[in-house]
Amino acid sequence: MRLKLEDIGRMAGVSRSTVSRVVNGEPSVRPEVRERVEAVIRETGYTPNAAARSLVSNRTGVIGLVIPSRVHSLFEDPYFARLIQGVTFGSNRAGVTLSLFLAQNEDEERELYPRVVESGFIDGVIITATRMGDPLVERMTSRQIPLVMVGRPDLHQVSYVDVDNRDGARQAARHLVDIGADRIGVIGAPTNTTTGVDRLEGFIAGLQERDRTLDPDLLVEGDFSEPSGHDAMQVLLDRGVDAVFAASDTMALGALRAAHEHGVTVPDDLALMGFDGFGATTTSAPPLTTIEQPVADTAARAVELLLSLVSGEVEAPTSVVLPVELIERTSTARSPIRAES
Amino acid sequence: MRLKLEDIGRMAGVSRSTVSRVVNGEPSVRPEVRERVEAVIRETGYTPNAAARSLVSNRTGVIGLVIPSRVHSLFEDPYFARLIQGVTFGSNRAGVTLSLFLAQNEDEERELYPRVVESGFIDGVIITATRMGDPLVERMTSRQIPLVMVGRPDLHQVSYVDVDNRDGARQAARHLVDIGADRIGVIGAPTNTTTGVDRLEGFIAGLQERDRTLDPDLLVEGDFSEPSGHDAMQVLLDRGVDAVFAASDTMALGALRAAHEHGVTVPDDLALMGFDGFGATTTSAPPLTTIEQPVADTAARAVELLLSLVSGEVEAPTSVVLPVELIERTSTARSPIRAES
DNA sequence: GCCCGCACTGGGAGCGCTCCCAGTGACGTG
DNA sequence: CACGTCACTGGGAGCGCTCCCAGTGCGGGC
Repeated sequence: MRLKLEDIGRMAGVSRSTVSRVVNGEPSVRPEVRERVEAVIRETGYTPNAAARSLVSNRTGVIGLVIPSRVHSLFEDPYFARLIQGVTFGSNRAGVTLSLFLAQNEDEERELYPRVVESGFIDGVIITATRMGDPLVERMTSRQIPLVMVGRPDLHQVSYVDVDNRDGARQAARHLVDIGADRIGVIGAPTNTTTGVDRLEGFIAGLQERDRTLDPDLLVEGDFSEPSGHDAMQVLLDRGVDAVFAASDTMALGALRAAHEHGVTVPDDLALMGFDGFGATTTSAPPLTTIEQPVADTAARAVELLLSLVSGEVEAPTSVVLPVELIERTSTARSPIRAES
Repeated sequence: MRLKLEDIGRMAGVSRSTVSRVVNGEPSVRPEVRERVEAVIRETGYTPNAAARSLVSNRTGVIGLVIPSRVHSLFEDPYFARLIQGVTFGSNRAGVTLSLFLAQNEDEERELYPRVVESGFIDGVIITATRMGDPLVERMTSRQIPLVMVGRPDLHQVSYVDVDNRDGARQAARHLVDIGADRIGVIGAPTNTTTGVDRLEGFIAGLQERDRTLDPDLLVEGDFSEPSGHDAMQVLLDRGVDAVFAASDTMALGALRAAHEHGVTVPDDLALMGFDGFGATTTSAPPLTTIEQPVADTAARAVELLLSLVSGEVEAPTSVVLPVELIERTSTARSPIRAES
């Protein structure tokens, strides 16, 4: 049978209330009493009943991570694995439990999330990878539940943690110009995501800083997947490019594969770079230049922010934007133009 | 303010109890009353308080997925992403919530899991990727909580779902012999996992069925990671092989990379195959022959089994073993030996 | 020596639900 | 017509905890 506060109290010769105080670390317990109670707890391996606790405290110590249905085909993108891992570690550090919500389709999404969110099972949610105008965000914000988005929201006044996608893409553009690239192609991320928009706008801004513009014919939109990068690259190779910025590493790897298939050598014939900073870009042939974003840190900050929203320390909306870093590798080591000059 | 049963009852002109019966779908409610109550619930968007419910029912509707600390460096292996996805979908279908437990190290593991498991927050757990003799399994089984392992356990009498690793590796061995391979190398999975043991034993059994044996010099153990496959392949190429079985696709991709670096052409100079059936093996150059395992199905079955353990329909230990399938692709299309003959 | 205040402790109330038992009224049977 | 039966409904009890208020005992100040 499971022990309860009352039992521990009886065994330690104190009352329920005193045991509760010890368990919750309240100071108003005489040291010797505290010690006696703690000894009993240790011996018996007592753990408070979470349901009873949260019934009265209205806190569950559980946070939810919601990833919308459209992402599932993209789940092989290492980004999500890393994000989930980061959120988990952040939760562990804070002593809260993580629940994961993925839906297979819109219907399941519509039914699943509100039910869980309203049942009071969760203290707050982190939402990621929504598309712009996603009704999910609307539904979530209409509840009183604290919420943090990973990635900049488009319309809603919600708290979020994001990386500086604009700045990263700006750096990328300047880098490609600086190594001597002339016809610069872009494999964009979906423009129905703020990430896609920010990376594209940043890239254009970076080109402008070097008095260049983006040729609309050399912009092809991908969907973050490897095959979409591959297909986009085929288009760009047909149109003629000497440098390509892929808005994600996964797409960059697809682009690299297409280049190989076409007998195009990177970086000699073509400079190529990605965005994200995943491990696979270090072992590709050649290793890819990329913009490294701090995924684990992003996740950790999202958890922290959410918990301070839950506890009321911070008011929504609050946002955090983390810096990214250009990592130069072989794939942009020699520019074709510079090689000529 | 959140509504409670009492409020709904008042609004519908019935008692708390009747509303409870409606919510729980009990038959003993007059249809017209039921309808009235359901109408009020729909209008108000009432959802029962999960904490109160589980306080009395001793069920939370939450299951845990535990992945031990040693896996984290391997988290980029698509296997875990797919498993998590599968478990999530299985949970959705069953109407339960999934909580995820990953620890960063042994200490965190020791502290995290028992606390959560004992708090009564969870109806049951799925554990995966334990190593043999893992104390985690011991700790988990010592609790009363229902438990299902993904992957065959080594010592404990616990329920599990696994794929037929032995049979898959047997098929692999026979395939490589049948295409005419002579010096067959193996990049093994860690032999402190039952998966590693089963795939190795199965491979040896397959060779024996073709009157072959495994040359101990041609067996190199990897750790499931891409770099470990790469390094193992370098060793095998030095020792001379004309076919290699890698016990995971990720390692096979690393092996392929090493082959490229050494100017070894697959499949002309060397037949290469993996195990898992991940997407990346279809886009590699060349696409890899592999043993496809049903990860999503494994996960779904694990959830099902766990829930029937929780409800008491099934007694532990119960096990499920799912079949795997050999998928032939270009990487073993022409054997070097057969090409000669 | 008395009283007040302080530090600590105990127990009642109640969180929102489920379970169970005791109604209540309609209907059928002897 | 009395009574038993059945279908349905209402409310008390209690799940294990936290919160709060009312003690209790001790020390210090007057």
